[in-house]
Amino acid sequence: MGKSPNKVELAADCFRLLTGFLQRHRHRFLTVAADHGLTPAHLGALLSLEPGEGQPMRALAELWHCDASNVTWLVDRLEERGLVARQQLPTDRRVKSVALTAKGANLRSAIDEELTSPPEPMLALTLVELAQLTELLRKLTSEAGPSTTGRSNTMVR
Amino acid sequence: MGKSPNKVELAADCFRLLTGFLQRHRHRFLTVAADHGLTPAHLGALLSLEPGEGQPMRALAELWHCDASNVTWLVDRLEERGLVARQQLPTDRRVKSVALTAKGANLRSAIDEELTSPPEPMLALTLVELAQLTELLRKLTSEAGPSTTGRSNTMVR
DNA sequence: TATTGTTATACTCTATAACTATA
DNA sequence: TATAGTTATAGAGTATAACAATA
Repeated sequence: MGKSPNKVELAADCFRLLTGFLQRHRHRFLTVAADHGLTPAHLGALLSLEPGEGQPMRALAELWHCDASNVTWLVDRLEERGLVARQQLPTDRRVKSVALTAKGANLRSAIDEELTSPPEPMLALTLVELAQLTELLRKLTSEAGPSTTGRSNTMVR
Repeated sequence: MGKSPNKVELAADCFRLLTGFLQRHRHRFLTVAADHGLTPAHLGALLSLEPGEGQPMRALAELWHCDASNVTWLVDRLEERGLVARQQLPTDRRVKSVALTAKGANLRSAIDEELTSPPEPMLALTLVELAQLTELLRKLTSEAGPSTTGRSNTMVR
């Protein structure tokens, strides 16, 4: 038991690998955004919207960690392209609810699929290795849920 | 062997976990940058400089994937804070070599440590799990090298 | 009076183009 | 003539502040 690497060191190493991996795959997000004529922020916004649910602008500002005025701009442009729609709330006529249109939902799911298609080296792993890795990552993210449920979106902004 | 999940699905799932995890840790980079009064680009620049080596501005433009005029701005501000220094090359008086100062190298390594200190859930894994995860990620990143060598920096921009 | 969303405006970061000095 | 770096300027994206409508 001379100089076995301590846990913190090992974890740091591991974490470096993890961030390095992301680094190399981050351009996917930017490329895909550009391909669809969206800024990174607009794509992030699109991906963050769950189909079917409307959200007040105010809530979106919080969700997107940006200013309300910026939400106006973001939503404006998505609405121009028919991807989302504003709707005034009957209960409180100040607030506007923003929801995906059918077109928006389609584009969203198409892009999501595009973004989650796993990179080459990942497919080079064996099934057992993949299962192992998945299990470990699940522990890492303390995501208790079952297989395909954890719908953490792919936004990488 | 009824409906065993196919590899692509499993990999997609795994990839989602990966990006999700990193998503959640990306703010570290931004927070740390802000804490030190640096823009993300400035921090990325700082971290990308190896202590001791000077680099021509031109090379930095390529390294940082940005325009030469932007390099001027980036370096200007780092130099104002005494983190890097320009030095004219004797052999070709057009080119200026940019290198970390002692102060810059110190800050760089301090921040690097700050950024690579692994997040809580990672430390919650057992040593065996950590080793497993590291091994799998290494395969994923096809990094053949030994243990602590792969000095892929922590920049997450 | 407080709150939601918008508009007007300014600031930050990046790029393009014109320029200076070396080669 | 070509190249390294800088300066002047414009653009994209974001925020701050003042505003209108509703509560």
